[in-house]
Amino acid sequence: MLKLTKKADYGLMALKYLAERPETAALSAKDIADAYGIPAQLLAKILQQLTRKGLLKSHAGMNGGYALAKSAGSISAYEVILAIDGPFFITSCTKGANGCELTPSCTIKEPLARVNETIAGVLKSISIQDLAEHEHQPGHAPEPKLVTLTI
Amino acid sequence: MLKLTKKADYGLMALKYLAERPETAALSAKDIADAYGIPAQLLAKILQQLTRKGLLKSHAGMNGGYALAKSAGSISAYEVILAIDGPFFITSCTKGANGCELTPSCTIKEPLARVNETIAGVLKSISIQDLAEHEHQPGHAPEPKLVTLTI
DNA sequence: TCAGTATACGACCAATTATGTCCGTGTTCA
DNA sequence: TGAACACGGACATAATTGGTCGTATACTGA
Repeated sequence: MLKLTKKADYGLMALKYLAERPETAALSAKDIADAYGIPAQLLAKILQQLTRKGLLKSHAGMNGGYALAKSAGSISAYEVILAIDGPFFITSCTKGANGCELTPSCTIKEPLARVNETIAGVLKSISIQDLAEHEHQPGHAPEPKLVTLTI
Repeated sequence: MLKLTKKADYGLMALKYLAERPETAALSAKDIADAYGIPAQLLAKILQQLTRKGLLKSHAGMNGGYALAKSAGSISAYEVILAIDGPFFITSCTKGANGCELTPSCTIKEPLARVNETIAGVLKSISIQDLAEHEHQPGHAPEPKLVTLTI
């Protein structure tokens, strides 16, 4: 239904939380989970995934936890969603590079692939920093971004 | 995982199929389902939904079937998806107009709502006719469309 | 060195959603 | 009247998601 999974949501929230606290060396999964009231064990697994993908650094032991592996500005929402939910395609026929094994007729796929690219582009253009910086007064200059869609 | 349901896919395929055959008065669900190799009863239900939403006209009885209620150019992919899958939001916290009952902290929601609008805009800008016309030689002039995203 | 705190990871279960089928009813036309 | 169709509810099945549990491992500081 074209929506993010809760896992992806949680992941974005956690990264945003980390981005807002650059001074702290590391935050444990439990700290972040408590701050948002989400299941700690679930969040831990998500953060582990992000660590494996290189978006976070982890540190075990006391005062350990997770920290951003890169600057908040260089992590895109796209990367996060990709790391957590795997590659997404708007069309459901996505076996291999040349999908639709059964129906040779899925002629709708190609135009929608363009849409897919556009959406991916939008998500790539949003960084964790963008999310973290959003706590501003309404008058703050927004940054318009342009996305082109070619059918 | 940010993808369309098969139902939405089927719906778009069926509308495209109808749009490509403006001469025929009506096509039965079975005809269309056979053309694409998809379950006829399932497609029938989808077409019924589209009929209720006013995107199709139906005609019972022999030689009955479905036909576009409007011109292919005036039906957007957005309308179709909306009719089939209901309102979609990229964020999972979508209770009422002011979501996130449990977590007063879902600060990520608002920026993503802009993304949501952008995606909706992209889908609104694509008509069934765009899908149907796509069967062209590669040299055919594409129509670039611009979408603005403001974080 | 040892206790405490934390990540790492696989297995598992529960809940939800997506997908598809069945069956009965009503409508239209030849 | 009967065949071909739409309409719609109930149901069944499959897939995905969301969440838990248990255990192993790693690091820290006293």
